[in-house]
Amino acid sequence: MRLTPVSYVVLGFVDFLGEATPYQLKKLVGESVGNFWSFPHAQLYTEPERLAAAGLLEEEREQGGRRRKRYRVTDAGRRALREWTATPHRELPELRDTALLKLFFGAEPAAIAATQLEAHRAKLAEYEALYERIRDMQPRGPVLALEMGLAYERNAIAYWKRLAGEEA
Amino acid sequence: MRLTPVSYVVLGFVDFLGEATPYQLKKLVGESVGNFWSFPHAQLYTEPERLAAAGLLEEEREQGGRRRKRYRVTDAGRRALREWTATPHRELPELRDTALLKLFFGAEPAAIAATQLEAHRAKLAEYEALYERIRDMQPRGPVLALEMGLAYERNAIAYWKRLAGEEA
DNA sequence: GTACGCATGTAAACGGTTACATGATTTG
DNA sequence: CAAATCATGTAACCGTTTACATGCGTAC
Repeated sequence: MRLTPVSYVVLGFVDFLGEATPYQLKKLVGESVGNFWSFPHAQLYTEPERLAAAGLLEEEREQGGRRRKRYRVTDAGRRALREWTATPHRELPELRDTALLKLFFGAEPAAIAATQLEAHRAKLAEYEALYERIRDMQPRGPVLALEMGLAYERNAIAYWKRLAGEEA
Repeated sequence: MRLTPVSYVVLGFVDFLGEATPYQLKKLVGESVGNFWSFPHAQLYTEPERLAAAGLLEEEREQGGRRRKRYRVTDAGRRALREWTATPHRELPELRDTALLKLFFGAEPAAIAATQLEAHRAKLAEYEALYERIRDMQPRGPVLALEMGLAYERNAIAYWKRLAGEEA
């Protein structure tokens, strides 16, 4: 089985929590990584299963009550995670921005820009608020990632602002 | 059938070319939109088929020789495309940057930054060269999209440079 | 004329998404 | 205690990707 980015998100969070149910993962993902890499909750049920089948997670099913599934990382899982983070990454991300595609194919710039600008501004505000809350947090990874988010949003805003024809 | 961004890329390019074979699409995509939204060539064979089934493209098969498939946009297709570009877009793109994920999950910043920096710089150089060639082109859509690419790369470079510990 | 690379296409596997379903809590 | 919402899970579909396969030019 091939490990995907989603695999590492799950692996990373289960490792971070020590022990986790899919729902805990869902919540945690939602308020963190989900901002720049989201996926539906169903995947947080299927992915741990795949990882368990591969021996990277250990699955334990609650008896009685909700019969929740509870996962923890195996040694092999921890090794896989460490190896992944330790490997430098040469590939570049793609933009995959549908608004940009529309622009590419002839959409009226000002029209696209207006709504995008609004949406990006809202996102930036959200990030700024979040940043205030976590800026001194340990570990630093999430904070650094959020800093990219901030920079990205500011850049996007500057871009769309220009296309929207707003004054500087 | 649901139309995906890929659908519109195909629709848009077939419309632009008037008439196109999958291979022409592949080439065109590769040097343009492929920079920020790529997909394997196989999809440029299956997607036109889907669109033809939906009545948005017209398929014509060459007799003799390579028996190429040749597509052109139908009126319904053109309508769908216009409608799509004319609809403002509220959704935000996600970053989906694997390097950033690694950082999030504890990778050593300087290590990740070094290779990312190099890769982003190469990409920027490529964009700059491309920009020189097309900056005055009509239609403007591709040029505008490329300008976002330039801004995005410059922003990424600034970010990774800081993490790499390089001097300003 | 043979080798290599460009051109062209199909099939199968798999991940990701959508949809469906229902049990447990909380709140009014 | 009813209604709404949170929590939990499975199944099926479908787009994307990977892999396989082969024909056609062109250059040495």
